[in-house]
Amino acid sequence: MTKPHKYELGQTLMLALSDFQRRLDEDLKLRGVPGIRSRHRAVFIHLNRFGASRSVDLAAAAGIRPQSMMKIVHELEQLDLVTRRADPADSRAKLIEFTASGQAFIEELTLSTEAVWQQYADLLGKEELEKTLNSLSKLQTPEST
Amino acid sequence: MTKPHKYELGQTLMLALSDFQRRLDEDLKLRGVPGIRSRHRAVFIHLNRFGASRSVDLAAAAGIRPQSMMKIVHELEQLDLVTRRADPADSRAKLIEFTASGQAFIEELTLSTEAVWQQYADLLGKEELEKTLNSLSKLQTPEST
DNA sequence: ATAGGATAGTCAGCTAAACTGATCATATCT
DNA sequence: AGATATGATCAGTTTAGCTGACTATCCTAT
Repeated sequence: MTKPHKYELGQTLMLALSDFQRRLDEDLKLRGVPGIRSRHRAVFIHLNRFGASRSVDLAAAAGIRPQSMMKIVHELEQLDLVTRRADPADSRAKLIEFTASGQAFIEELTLSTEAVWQQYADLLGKEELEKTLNSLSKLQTPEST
Repeated sequence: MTKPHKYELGQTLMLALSDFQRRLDEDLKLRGVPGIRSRHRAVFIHLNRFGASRSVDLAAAAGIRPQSMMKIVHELEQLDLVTRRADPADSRAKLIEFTASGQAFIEELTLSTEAVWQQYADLLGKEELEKTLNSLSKLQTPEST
């Protein structure tokens, strides 16, 4: 792709994301990991980092509504990748956490993500890739929380 | 947002894109520009850069299927933002181009995109933003075309 | 202590944005 | 001329999010 114009900001972001999805799917497929829909991954990343979480927090982390997150969690539950249990600290809430097979899956996912990371590092160099991702993460509108 | 880990590559891209969409929508709304759905914008960017194009090329540029692009073009046609005419060079094909009001719209869109660009430049500095976008554009898997 | 508002989860229905598969006309290549 | 490829298009499906409404629980201020 040629150097992006200012007004192609959105285009650039959109294409970068879809390129990533394509590469990740390809690597997962290559390694024979059973497919999972892209949005489901966001849950995994957060659970992996923070452990058992309430769905409202998962939603906030993924930037979607709690209702949307609930649907995802339901699906993951049916695939036996996560379970829900009562939150001892708040009886309204439920804590979502990995099952054993969810645990195994996140490890595969992490491997594939790192593989794509490496592909990108080969294209840009490790330094530049890290800098790019770091800059992107700084763009986010600060949370109201 | 805290510094992203390697395995949060996808998350980082996803959040950056949705932040952009939110900011752009907000700016358009602020300036009273009638809404248009986010995916429609991709068409505009390409048409603006290359002029009259076949829908198959628009699809490729946006990274989606021709059938999906067709739907978008239909909608834009009904909104009187683009028209289609026969391609003199290929009687299977049709060329898509802006109407006068499409032209006016793309100008508003460009202004808003530049406004978001400026917001980002304020956060990162012009140099770093440009470098980030340039790096992102280099990640794309080379086209088979 | 209790009434009122905020928060967590959930159900239901809707919309947007992509997908696959199939058809038809025209181009292009051998 | 016949086979194959390409461009547009129709129809149906899937994915991923949304809004609105409701219940249960928690917290806070009177």
